[in-house]
Amino acid sequence: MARRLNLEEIGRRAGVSRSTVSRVVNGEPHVRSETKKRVEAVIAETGYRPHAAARSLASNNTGVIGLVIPSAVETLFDDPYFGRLILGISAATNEVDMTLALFLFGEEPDEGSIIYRVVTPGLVDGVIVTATTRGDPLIDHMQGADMPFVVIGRPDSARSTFCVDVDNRGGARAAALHLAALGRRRPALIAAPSNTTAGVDRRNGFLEGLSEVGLSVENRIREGDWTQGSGREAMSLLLTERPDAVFVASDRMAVGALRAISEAGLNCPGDISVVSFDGLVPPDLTMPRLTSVVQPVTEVGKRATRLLRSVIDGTSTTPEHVVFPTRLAVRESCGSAPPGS
Amino acid sequence: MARRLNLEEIGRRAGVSRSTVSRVVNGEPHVRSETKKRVEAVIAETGYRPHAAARSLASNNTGVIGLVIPSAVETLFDDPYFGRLILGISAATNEVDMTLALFLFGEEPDEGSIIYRVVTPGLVDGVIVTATTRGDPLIDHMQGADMPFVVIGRPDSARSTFCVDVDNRGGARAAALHLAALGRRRPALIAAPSNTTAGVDRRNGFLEGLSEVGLSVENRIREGDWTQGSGREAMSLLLTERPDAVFVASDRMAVGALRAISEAGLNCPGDISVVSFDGLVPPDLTMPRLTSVVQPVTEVGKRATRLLRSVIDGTSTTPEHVVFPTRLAVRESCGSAPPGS
DNA sequence: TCTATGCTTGGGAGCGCTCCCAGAAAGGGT
DNA sequence: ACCCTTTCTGGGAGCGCTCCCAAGCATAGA
Repeated sequence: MARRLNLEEIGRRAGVSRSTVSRVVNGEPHVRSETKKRVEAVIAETGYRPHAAARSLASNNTGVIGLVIPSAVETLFDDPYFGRLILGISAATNEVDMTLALFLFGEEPDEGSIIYRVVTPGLVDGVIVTATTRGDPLIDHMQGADMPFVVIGRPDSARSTFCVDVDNRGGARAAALHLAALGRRRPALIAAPSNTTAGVDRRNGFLEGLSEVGLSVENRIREGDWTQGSGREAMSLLLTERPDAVFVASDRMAVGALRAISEAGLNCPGDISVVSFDGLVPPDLTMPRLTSVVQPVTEVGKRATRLLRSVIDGTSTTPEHVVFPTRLAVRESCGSAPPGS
Repeated sequence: MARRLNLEEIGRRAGVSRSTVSRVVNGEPHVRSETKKRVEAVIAETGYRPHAAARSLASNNTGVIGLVIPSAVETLFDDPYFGRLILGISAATNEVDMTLALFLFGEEPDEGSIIYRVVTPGLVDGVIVTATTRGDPLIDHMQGADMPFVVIGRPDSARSTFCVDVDNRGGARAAALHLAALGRRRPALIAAPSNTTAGVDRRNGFLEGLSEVGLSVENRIREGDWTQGSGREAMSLLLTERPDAVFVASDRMAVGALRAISEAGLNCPGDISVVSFDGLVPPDLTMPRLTSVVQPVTEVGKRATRLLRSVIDGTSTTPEHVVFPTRLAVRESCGSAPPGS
């Protein structure tokens, strides 16, 4: 009675075979349109849905892609970054009717278990790895496994991977040039952790930009840990050096820096110009609104997904590095906002 | 040569049968410890991992649970809420070695495709639905499908579902009592959308609390749409009514409200006490720091996951409503912060 | 020594699907 | 009428696993 709905059963009810139903379900050709109609009617009426696992087993693909977000998740999720990334990836997977599986590594010391889960055959067709810390063993693990993957960010070691990154260096350089053009002469830097490639790239880009115009941070440099608190602390330490501008390597740290500036009784942008990186914090959240280097996170997610797809189905075979440009969004915190922006 | 690693192959190499290997892999008893060692050695050396799809097909469970976040995602992801929720759910799934699949509904009008994907047999063992809008058809769809599910929030219609919610009403009531205790006599309300049960509950809870102490909002009430911008607009409109306190139904709207207050040249908490709901915005982000009703989002996620597990394996059969208490975190924005908080 | 009991082990069946080949049916030209 | 091509349809085989039953093999008690 309550026999499970399967191809055979649908076929029985429509008076055709398993194979024919399969062809109809998959939109394959070579089915007489009359037959097709009959089968579709039965499917609609029964609410039949093909069994995903059976399909995966037989066809050797799952229609699922994994997103791996390793370590330090607790803190990272306060950042809109991952939300936006997930949004982009999800939009792209929805487009092609795939499903997104999320692998968040907790604090457990043995990343072992979850790493292995990621590369379990028959679970996902491929994974997107967000590995921005340098020397992350995860990348090596993935290289060893027989699982297509794409990295978001720039892995330091592996040149033989597909990856999608943003132009951290170029964006930071643009920030330097902008501050210089505003006439600032004592720039400071609140850098992101130097164990991340993004942190390194932003730092180098900024320093590079400065040196192009004959400026330098001298000892006006501190390293934060992405958090707002670290930005605040770094800024208050830097204030003793009397900088007239600061480039903060992330929005969140910049929010902290603004706070430190205001607590010190100084004015931004009057006394100090602030430029940040990310463009993820809603501008209206801060006062003054932050000038920042905007990175297209959602786009990165979409692109990574499409790239992974092409790796999975063999369209892309030679490692490829996609780099998205960044864009300086000028607002009030740098002191040069055009009236209507 | 490059034959696929499977139970049979591992068995061949270890000199045992498929079944024995299966028992070892699954930690089942009745395997001689010597045999077990030999098999484990082969597994370790080959890096064998069982094929997830095959396993699912044979055992009829997938080890994957789905999280469904419907509609309006674009805006919602600026909110830390979903990040925290995902964190909690992910922590709980990791604990029991399950995988989390994410279903984000985009803006496409035909939610059809993705709704159907969610209930595809053999994809996930069950789903957690975050459906807070009233009359959401998704709940009905789920009821019709043969798929275990748990709702986060309070669905208005369905009484016959498992759900996990927070005490929105009680929290809002506490906010009202607190403001009254501070001597405020002209309270205002910036409510959350009335097409969400959380919005309704918070509104009712606040009004209930006020009436208990003989106060009322009169016409000092506006409805926002969860966004910061809407909070700002609502607040600036309310200011013409000269309220001396306001309860804002979400952190994000409260941030907007603070901005409106400061833009009007008024002082918080001096002129107006502000209490918000959520406790998700890092306190240091705002000035003054927000007093808010804190909801344990991560806990809700964990609990929902565990509840779903018990529904899946049949431990829980009768619909159950779990309600988490909320807690008023007093900071400066209400004007009564204890010195050391 | 023989049988009862329990622990091990092997292999058949089957999960629901896809892939592929072969056979049936339907056309199209001579 | 014929044959040949093309379109359609059915069913075998197999994906890698779990579940279950039966057989092997000890050990122990009679």
